[in-house]
Amino acid sequence: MDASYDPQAVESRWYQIWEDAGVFRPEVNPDGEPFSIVIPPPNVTGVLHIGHALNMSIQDVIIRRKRMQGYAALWLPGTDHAGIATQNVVERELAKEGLSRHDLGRERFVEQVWAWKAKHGNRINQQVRRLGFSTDWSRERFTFDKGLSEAVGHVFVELYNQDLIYRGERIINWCPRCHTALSEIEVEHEEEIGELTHIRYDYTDGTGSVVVATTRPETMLGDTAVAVHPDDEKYKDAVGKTVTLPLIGREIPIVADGGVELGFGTGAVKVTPAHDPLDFEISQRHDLPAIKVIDTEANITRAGGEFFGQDRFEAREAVRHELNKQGYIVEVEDHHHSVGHCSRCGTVVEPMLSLQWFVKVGPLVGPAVEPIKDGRARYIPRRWENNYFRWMEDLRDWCISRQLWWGHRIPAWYCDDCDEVIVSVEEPQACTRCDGSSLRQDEDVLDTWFSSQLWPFSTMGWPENTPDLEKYYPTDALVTAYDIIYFWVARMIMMGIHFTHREPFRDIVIHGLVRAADGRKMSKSIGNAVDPFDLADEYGADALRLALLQSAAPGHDIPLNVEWIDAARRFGNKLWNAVRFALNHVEPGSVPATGGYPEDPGPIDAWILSRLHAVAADYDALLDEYRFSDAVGQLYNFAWSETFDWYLELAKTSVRNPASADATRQTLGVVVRDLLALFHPIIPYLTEELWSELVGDGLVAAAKWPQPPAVESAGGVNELQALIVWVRRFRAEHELSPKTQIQLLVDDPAAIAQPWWQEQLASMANVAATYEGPPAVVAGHTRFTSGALQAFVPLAGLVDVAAEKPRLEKAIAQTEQLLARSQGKLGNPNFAERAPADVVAGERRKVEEFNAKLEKLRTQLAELG
RNA sequence: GGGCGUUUAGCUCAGUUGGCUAGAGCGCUUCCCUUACAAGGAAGAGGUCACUGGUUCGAGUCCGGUAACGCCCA
Repeated sequence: MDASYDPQAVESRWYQIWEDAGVFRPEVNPDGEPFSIVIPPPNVTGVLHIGHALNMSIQDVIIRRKRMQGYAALWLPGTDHAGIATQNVVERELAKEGLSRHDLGRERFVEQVWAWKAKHGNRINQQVRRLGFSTDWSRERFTFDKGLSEAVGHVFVELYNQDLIYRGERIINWCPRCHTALSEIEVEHEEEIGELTHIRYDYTDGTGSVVVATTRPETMLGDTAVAVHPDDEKYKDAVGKTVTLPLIGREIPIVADGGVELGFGTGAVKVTPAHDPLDFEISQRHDLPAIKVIDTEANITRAGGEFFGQDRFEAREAVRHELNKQGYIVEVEDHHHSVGHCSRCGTVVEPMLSLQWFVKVGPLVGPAVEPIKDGRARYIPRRWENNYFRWMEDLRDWCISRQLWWGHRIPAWYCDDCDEVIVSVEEPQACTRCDGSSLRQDEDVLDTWFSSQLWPFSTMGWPENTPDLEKYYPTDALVTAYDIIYFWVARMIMMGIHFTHREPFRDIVIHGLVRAADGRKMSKSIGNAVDPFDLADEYGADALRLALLQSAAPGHDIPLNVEWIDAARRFGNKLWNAVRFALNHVEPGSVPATGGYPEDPGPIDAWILSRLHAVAADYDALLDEYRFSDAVGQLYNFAWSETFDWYLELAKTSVRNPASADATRQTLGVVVRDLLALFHPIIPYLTEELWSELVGDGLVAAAKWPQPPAVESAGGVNELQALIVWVRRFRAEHELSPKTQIQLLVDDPAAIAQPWWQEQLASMANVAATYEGPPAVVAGHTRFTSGALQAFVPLAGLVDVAAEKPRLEKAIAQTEQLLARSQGKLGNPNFAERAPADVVAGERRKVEEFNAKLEKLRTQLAELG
């Protein structure tokens, strides 16, 4: 083995071996209980970003551990066809050649996207492999592959037949750049400073006027009414009158409607039914016409008269200019308002009346809330449940049709002869009503999330009752960032319950977003995005994974610090060298893959084994609770601060002594081996490499999860450690060279100190210890005390006696403070009465301990003279 | 406007049934190239846990309020 660890060399070789061995298939544990996770499918044309790395690292920890625990553990991978995103990517490529999708036509364009997918879709899979994620590639799925598309068709038809999908004219959000309708949650609202323009509309009868205010003056071209609140005294007489719409000259009524916000602005609002959701509702109640004045290109329609053909923003200025010229503008004021943007391309969306397909969500909500309410499924952390409930409560119907070419075509056909709508999985040959044969399929495709929402069961073969569906559905855990709870998680629950009558997963593990080091969101445009593969190349995939998991406190965002990744890499080097050390003392390949704990461990061996047992148990408990950062922290500190810093050092002496060597060698082997196994889900590559060096039997990826036995530690090690630390500190504070041997006279009436300490003290602290009781003359010594145990150091020739004084004074002051605190507690009569007995007893013990210590320290100080 | 989150060492963050002499990584100081590792070891400095009021024998931890920052929804 090399003296240092080279991540690149280690990480290039194992994935293929794992795959060839089939260890990522649940079939490696044919008799195991099933445990399953489906991956949140990344966009097929995308690249993995650091958020994916976190998301998948968490899943890999879960699944690798379950696999090692003997479960038939399935982690199902795949990708999402990502309608708009993918279409945009391919369109951009075409644009480089000066082409638009319309130049190709639908069929050739879709072929082009498939070609793109074939070429680039594999990139994601390579990236998943690069980071070592243990997905079962034999079960890989794509939201647009045959089986999943059939599931989509099936679901659409079922929902349609159940009246849960309908087609209707509603106000939708239109993206003029993507040329498609969007759902509510695909619109991002941003606060912007705009101008609120107050416009005067004169009564047609010339008796006065009403003033309305708008941030979008161009929409006035499509006004078909003015509305006021029915309780608004100011407009009591105005209701029923008409006004003449400026510029257009249309006579439109003033109506009273409860939807108008009382006391906002002037109290009168213009009503543009074709371009505002609230106005549309008002128009429905008053039977008002809807006039479209903005088209799908965001240009003014012919209904806009002289403004026809102008872009909406140009028209905004032009309309205002014209209104001003004609004297209709009363006032223009600055105004903060939120403007919707397309979440895919950032273009300002246009609310627009449009004929689209919708999912009626009302009847689906209740059943989807129940499993969370009654605990059949849970969010981790729990607080996300409230967000989920609140969001579900005021969920509006979901616009699912998209005017794109890349996606599942809506399975609806229109009969040219009789206007019948035929919704069917299979393409109908003739009209079901008039038998006409002139049928046109709906041009639109479905929202990507319509297929994603079926992912937990469609990937397993649903609606067929396949063996996989039978065995692995419902899944056990879903791991995702909080930003797609609404897009994805909520809908999977709705559809899962509706179609399979089961909640699609039990534990919904919500993690945070990875942020840039400055705490801001990572984004390409800000230029602070970090590519996980650059990090993997520089520090290793293992280091990246370890760093992410160390930081992954439940549900919290993670600012990415390169220092952490570097520290994680250094940990890798430390582990590497710990194994090198172990291999100096145990034969390569001689450590069994499981078991092999010593029958008769020595004191240091029993100590580390007892710690290993305790830490492994804690680690397991924390992982069961999905507390990754706590779990990893435990193991990391045990490995470094206890095993490497103490046990390995103590072992150096122990293996030199024939009486203890065998047990220590054996212990060393199994402790390091168990560390490798316990760390394997976190840092799979390095542990596999080291396993091959140390164990040489099979793969750690397929090894048994360690269950170190409970070993009783006879004691003595902690006291020895305290003594060593005390000596080291004494040495450091007096600036004594490590080469200066220190004499130690041990006084041990309770027989705590053991013979083997002598060698350890010599090795760990360059101490020559004798066990012959306290010195005849105590003066001129300083001493260590721990309970009845005392150790004296003669100061003569070592340090100036006076120089030891400040040390003692400092120790006295500290102890006095602690004593005062404990006495304060005990001095409170309520404390003794009300605090639990063990807490009180503990406090009494402390007081005794501090008193004893103080007494000795004071004696010492006096002895120094 | 409503909801949620955050505020702990110089920096970035842990701290889940209230018992803490408050931890980690990085940074800093001193010493050490000791035969696993200088990508290391040893020792150390550094915190009135945002502020405020309360509950409690006891609060970083629970409750109320304030402030700053962030996110989501309208």
